[in-house]
Amino acid sequence: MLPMRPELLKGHLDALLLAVLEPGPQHGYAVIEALRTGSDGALDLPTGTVYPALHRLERAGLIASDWHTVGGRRRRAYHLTPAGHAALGEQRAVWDQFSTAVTALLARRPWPSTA
Amino acid sequence: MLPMRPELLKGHLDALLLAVLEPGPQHGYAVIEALRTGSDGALDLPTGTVYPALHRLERAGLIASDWHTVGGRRRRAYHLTPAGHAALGEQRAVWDQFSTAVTALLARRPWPSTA
DNA sequence: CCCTATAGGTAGTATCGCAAAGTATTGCGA
DNA sequence: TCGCAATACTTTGCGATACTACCTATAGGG
Repeated sequence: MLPMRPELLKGHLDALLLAVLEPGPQHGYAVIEALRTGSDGALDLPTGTVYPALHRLERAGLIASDWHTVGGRRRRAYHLTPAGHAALGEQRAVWDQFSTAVTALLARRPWPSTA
Repeated sequence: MLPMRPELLKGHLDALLLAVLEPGPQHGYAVIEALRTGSDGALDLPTGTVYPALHRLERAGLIASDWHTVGGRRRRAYHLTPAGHAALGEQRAVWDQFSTAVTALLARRPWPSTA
């Protein structure tokens, strides 16, 4: 599996984080694992990417957090706010449109096909 | 059609430009139109995005250009180099992997589905 | 004569994912 | 018991790059 160029994520990370949190509250570390396993290993994001992104989403009011202590370890569990649910819906639509457009353009092959 | 957030393109623009140039030489302005029409209007990129990107690709040796004059207007026609063809192949693979991963993660719905 | 479309260009800004480093705790193995 | 891995969170600073805004120039239609 080729290492994915970093910049590819730009602008799509928020949608992924919201999607991971949609089924229920998760703490940061678990989010990272969910992204890795849910993408078959393709998205193995460093903590320096995910934690600041979660802070950003919280500042934006799309997620909220509560501190817990489990087995002596402090955990911060994030969950979607109503605004976050709404944003996720929009982001899915945006992704559909974007990925459809890119896929269509990349699929264009030299042979004139139907011409 | 919602205006697409700028950062979404990050890292994917090069692949799109290479794909547009694959069938044959195009000048910058035509590339912009190809992106717009080929994406059903979803990708309407400003010249300040496309021209510098083309310069970048040329510096990187993935495309090359020749100047022409057509009807009194100076045009710079770009075409893929062998390295550009190879890069396009890799970029398509990267896009497939990336879009598959993102689509899978965004498709996850709360309902347990097969559980 | 101006305005639009065509065709190209640059400078500066802002965003944001990442690398790197740090703090703590638990628990395992040597 | 000492050290190390895994768990869990945080922050600073950097680099890459798409965009805004602006500029030049020609052809052609109103």
